Amino acid sequence: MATIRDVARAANVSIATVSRVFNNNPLVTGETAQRVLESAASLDYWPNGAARSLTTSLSHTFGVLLPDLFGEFYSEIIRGIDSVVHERHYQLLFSSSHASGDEVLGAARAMLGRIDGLLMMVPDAASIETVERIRKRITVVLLNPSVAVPGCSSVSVDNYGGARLVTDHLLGLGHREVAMVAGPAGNRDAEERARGFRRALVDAGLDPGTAQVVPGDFREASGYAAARRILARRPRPTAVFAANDNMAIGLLSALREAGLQVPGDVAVAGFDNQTTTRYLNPPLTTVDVDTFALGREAVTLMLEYLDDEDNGRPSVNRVLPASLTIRESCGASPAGRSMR
Amino acid sequence: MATIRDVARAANVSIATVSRVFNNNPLVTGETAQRVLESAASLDYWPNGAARSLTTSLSHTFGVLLPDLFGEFYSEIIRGIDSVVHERHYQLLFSSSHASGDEVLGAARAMLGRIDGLLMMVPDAASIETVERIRKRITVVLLNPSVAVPGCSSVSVDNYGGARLVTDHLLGLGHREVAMVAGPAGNRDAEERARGFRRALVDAGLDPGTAQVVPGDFREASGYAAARRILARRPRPTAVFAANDNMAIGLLSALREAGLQVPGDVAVAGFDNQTTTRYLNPPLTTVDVDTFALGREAVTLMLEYLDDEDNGRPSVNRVLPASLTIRESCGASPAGRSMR
DNA sequence: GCTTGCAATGTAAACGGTTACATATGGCGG
DNA sequence: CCGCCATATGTAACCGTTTACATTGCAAGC
Repeated sequence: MATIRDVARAANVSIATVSRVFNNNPLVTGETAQRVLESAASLDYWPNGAARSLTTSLSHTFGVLLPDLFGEFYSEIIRGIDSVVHERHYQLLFSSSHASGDEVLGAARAMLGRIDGLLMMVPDAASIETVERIRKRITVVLLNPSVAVPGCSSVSVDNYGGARLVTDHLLGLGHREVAMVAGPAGNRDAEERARGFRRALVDAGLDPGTAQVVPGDFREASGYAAARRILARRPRPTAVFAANDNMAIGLLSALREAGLQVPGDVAVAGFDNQTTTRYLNPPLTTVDVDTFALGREAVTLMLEYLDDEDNGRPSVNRVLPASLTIRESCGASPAGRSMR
Repeated sequence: MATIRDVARAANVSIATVSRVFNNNPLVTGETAQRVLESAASLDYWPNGAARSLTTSLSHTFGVLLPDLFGEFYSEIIRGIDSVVHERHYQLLFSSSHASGDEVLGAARAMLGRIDGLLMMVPDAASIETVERIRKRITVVLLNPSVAVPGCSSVSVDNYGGARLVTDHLLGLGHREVAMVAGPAGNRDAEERARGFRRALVDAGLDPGTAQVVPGDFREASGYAAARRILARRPRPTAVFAANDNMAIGLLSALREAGLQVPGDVAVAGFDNQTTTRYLNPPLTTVDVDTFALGREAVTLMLEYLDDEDNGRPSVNRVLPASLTIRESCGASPAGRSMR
């Protein structure tokens, strides 16, 4: 296929001139540019991206490393990332499902030279030194990091505040026996949500005994399973806060099967505000985390950093507020669509 | 940062030897390889992907061009693509939301030299010559193409067959006044589904008068809006087939607001089997298209093509079967989870 | 002991662009 | 009329790899 040299030959100019035309260098005469463009069009010349990246060390591409590419949550993050990436005419290089630190490192290495920056989410706290190693060679912005990495900008969600919001809501409705289905141990989101839950109870003068928090793993099945333990407890809880919507969904099925009314017998609340939750029966009260903004802000931070050529810019940690979405699963009137 | 030359100098070998070590060339002595690897490790050498791509014209990356990156449908396709891409240690270069043929062309051009093949979905029939132009320079596999492009492999879904399945199901339940909410004009999926619907009616000896098909655009709001026109019809339809689940969801809301029982007064069926549909009230009978397989098969085709070095391989068009998922929205007993 | 051949490594030319620097051309002031 | 400068274009080095081909060293065969 035609290279820049073929175009140069056809237009009777040097390759430098062709390159200038394609990079909108104002030096070239209109007439010459015209001739070059015609030759390029007739040869159907497409510049080679790898060659461009090699010389400029620019790729107009951001790498994205997420535990998964799919599911409502990641999908929304990607949508947020894409919303700004798209208007800036950047592209995205994905590599998914990396369980271990070594896999993350391998994926990042394979991206070297082909991306201008890396947006990544490392779920377990295990691989901080992995992130540090990557950061030395590639500009990194972390999404919802399990722990702060020095010199790394990040965007995260106010899990603690969100959990406080729901719990306060349940307490405000008069519930005194409130249980929680926790997320996986070692997961920072899960831990922060549990912390917010406990803190809200303490502030209300209640005792957050450990038995109030039953284990879960963020999956629907674990919410279903948690119902048994919750219903066995005496006095029986009148409200349950599931650390995410998936588990709330499982919980609702289990409660229905047990013949209990929601919210009549038990109030249920979730976390994440997945679009599905609106259609549940009853519609779920949950915490909205604006996952879209999570992705959007991450790219924005990245672009701000890169635009700042001398890169004297310190790392920034942005925390996104969580808000409460009141529907029917807790018995409150869903008059105010969203609070705080 | 360290390049291959730095490693060569440190290990006291030539750059060719370093390159050989990193490409597992069996010629190098174990001892030499050892020394090279140690130098590389101490310098924290990462090979540059752009440079590699430039010389080898290989990138271990597939480009993906979809109308959107998000939403249940695309999310599942991506999951399917990723399932095989991931195990082969490939990466994915995305560029999303390209409305016009020119935008698609631009995105593909920007990928030249950085991908080994391109998986793309072009929704409107408008840009076949765009695809042809891309195909000349990059190996392309089309997902659910609106029209066959000569020399281009593709994977598509049996929309026609799926629509026949649901329609036959409704007719089999005794319905004689069956309406359909169509998808956007010019969209081949939509047209094939409408064709299947009409054909099923004709085969059952019914007259598929044009008024039986009311317009829609695949979005929830258009399903909601369609309800008005359907309910105005006399005799009032007793069953409605929505060309996708989104519209079926809108339809259900509208029917509920109109005080009608589903399936008691009106049976409703959809198309796509989005995970949401399971949780609707009532759970939706719909056509399952195995979107996951759509993505999976597309990459598989791509890999088969590329593995075949002499590329004497003709283009292949694979059609994925659709199946019926019976739930409660049509009044049939959902005993058999899935038919055909 | 001298060729022959093979195994291990080195040399240097690609790959397809960008860009610093050199060069050619023309216009203008002195 | 000459030199100078600005403008337009060309030349060639470089980006960091891979790889065809050249080179070296050594063991085996005659």
